[in-house]
Amino acid sequence: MADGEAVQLGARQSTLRASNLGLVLRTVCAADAPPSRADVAARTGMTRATAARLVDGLVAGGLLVEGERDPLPRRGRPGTPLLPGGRVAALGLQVDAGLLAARVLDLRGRVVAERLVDGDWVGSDPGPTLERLGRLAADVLRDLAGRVRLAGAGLALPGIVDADRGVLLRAPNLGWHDLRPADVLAPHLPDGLDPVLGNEADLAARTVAETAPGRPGPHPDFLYVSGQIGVGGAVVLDGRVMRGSAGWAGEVGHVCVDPDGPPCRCGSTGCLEQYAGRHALLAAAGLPRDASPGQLLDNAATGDPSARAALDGARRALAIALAGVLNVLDIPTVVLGGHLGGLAAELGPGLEDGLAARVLSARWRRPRLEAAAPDAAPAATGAALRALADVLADPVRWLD
Amino acid sequence: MADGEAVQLGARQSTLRASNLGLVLRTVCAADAPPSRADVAARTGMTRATAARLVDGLVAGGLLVEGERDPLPRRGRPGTPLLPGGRVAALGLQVDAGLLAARVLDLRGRVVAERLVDGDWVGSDPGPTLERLGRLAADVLRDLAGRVRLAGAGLALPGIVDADRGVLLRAPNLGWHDLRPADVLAPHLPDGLDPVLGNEADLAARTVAETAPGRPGPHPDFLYVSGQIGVGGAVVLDGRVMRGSAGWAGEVGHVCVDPDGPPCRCGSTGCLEQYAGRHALLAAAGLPRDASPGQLLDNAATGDPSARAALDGARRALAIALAGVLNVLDIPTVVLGGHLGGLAAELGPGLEDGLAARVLSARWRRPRLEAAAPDAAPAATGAALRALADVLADPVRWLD
DNA sequence: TCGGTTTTGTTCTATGGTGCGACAAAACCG
DNA sequence: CGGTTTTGTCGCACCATAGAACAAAACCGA
Repeated sequence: MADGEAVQLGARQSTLRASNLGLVLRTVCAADAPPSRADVAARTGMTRATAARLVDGLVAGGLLVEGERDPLPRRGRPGTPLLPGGRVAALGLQVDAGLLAARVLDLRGRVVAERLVDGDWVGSDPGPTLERLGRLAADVLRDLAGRVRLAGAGLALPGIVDADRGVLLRAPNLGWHDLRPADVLAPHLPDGLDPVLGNEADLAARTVAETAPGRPGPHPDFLYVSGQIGVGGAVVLDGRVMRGSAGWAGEVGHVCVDPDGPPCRCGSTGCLEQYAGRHALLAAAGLPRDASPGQLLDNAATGDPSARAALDGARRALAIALAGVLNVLDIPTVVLGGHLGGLAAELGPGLEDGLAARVLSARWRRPRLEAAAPDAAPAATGAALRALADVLADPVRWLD
Repeated sequence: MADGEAVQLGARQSTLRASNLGLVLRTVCAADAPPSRADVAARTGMTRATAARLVDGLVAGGLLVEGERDPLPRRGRPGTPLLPGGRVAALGLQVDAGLLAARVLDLRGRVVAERLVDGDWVGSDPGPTLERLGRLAADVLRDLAGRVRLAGAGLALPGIVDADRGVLLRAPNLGWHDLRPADVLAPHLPDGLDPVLGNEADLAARTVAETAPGRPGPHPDFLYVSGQIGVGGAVVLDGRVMRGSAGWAGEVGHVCVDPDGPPCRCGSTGCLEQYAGRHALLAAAGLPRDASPGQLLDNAATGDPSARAALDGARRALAIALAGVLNVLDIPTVVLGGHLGGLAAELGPGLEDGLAARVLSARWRRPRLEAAAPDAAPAATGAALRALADVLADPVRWLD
């Protein structure tokens, strides 16, 4: 038996129970309206007896709660509506070039507490910045005064992270590299609450993939493009964010749009980021780098030629780069977030045409473009969603 | 309960058994050397009693067989080596611009019968060609004379297919579109053996992802690039071929390398295919389109400037296009197949450098390039592997 | 040669989770 | 107010795995 070790463990009876508990919990979370025990049984194919027993276990553990009976008259004995437990929640943190955020999300997807701070952390000192974030997190948790059970925490960062080791490898916009945020944050957080690192675009994409924990969003497959100082991205297939073999996926900002284009700080030439990144876009439009996308739109509306040229260039570069990704991955939808979300109405129609011209499968299914819901800190929500996904994946660990 | 229907079925006891049977079967298939019942138990974490009972079931159904005891002396009672059943097999078919293939692969990954026919089917009439393939398949099955139990069949096609409906949507190199190969093939095949359609590159990639049914290949994550008349590709993540939301993924041939480049028949400009496709490459080298990659290499070796320019152009285009994919998906390895496999030794070193310069994560993990094992019809093997994967996924259906 | 050791494979019983059928509960309907 | 309908619960049977003891088949060493 020299070769190989255990690849996967055999399932036992307790595995069965764990699996079904998770299924019941996810079924309740995914439902549009609070289902009864009988609804859960019908949707999972289990008997009412089994579904009820599992539900009872989840209710006892606080992961589900029984709601008030709805008063509208229906035939037969009324069922007890089931909802995800509102006292189970997770902490989502975010550091961005222009924002610090701490947010607590409960199992129903409600923001139960948050604090946001605007500022400029480009080229900042990591230590004090993370200290500030730690205090923000402590404040948020104090606001809640123990009204929730924290199931986990996550930290969104605008860069490449090694989630397993908890190390931020490189965040060019912040000027940070090779550090462990947990070392600074830990004293501010409850014991054992270790924030899992994640990439900003990956986590922001998660808020589009699931509108609440366990509730799938409108698109199962899409490419999320996050306009920040640079351009990040994330690929979502079958509702899951693809993290790549080492968790570094989604660098759509460095797809080559024109090999003869301007040099990029990544070492390559003509990267998408050089046309559609926030700084590049504003510079091309002759605006200062702290201008807003709204100003760019205003200038373009009044006929400013450099603003229009900047938008045209971004539109063309996005069409080329995104079409490549859509061709390789057969994704039907692109969701624009960050500053590109604000420009979606302007870029949209022309960009859709550009994609249709370059995407091979467009004749059967025309690629669609849409804007992400406006939110200053979507990745903070995504970080909390990721932590809550652990609960949904294996509820047994949280039943104690 | 107005909303939604059953998303996933609850697990029951029989599910447990089915899941564990599959695990045992896959464990045996994945092993380097034939394991004993005790080995299986150790690797799966099951008790020897349970592992033995599951193994007995699989042996009774012919999915596993007991081998001869190996004579090398070891302490303790010798175990009975277990092997995948050699009588369970699947049929893999392939239509390519220059090849028809029918191949039967058994559960151990051995080719137990095959017939290949060279020819030129560019712009061919689908009916007669598929008739020919059907006769080829019937011949192969007659060779076997019922010595195997066919578990399924697959058909690899160089184009975009709708596997669910069994329709070939468009195969530009063949000049085929919107047809159902099963209509022509069915009379030549045993009743009920309906070949599942698949894309040539996807299925060829599968042979790299698993060297035999259930046995993972050397790389869990890689990009397969298939050099045909055009350039196809497939993304393999965690050992699984990503088929995209509609099964049309992998069109790396139409990633834009240079927006000002030559027009492509897909409607876009400067596609990779215009630089690294077989026809484009040979044309650039001043060779006739039926020349071989070997001739191209010979010309380049003797210093022919147009041959070298063609190779340089392909190398540069591949670097740009593949780097984009590697950036977005965080894939560490590229496997070159088809005519590009033959050119890998020539393109390799320079191409690896080009990728390293453009891939963002290269500083932590340098992208690697390698050639696929030479095989005239890898996609036929892949089609059979796909069918056999159904057996490994749920062996219960095949035990009866 | 033969008992001790080691590892494999089998047998038996216990545990635990789900399915099934019956029944009680809680509403509406006529 | 009884009939109908749907929900939730209870008790029992079934079945798959765990665990432990036992039988089998080899090697090792005296």
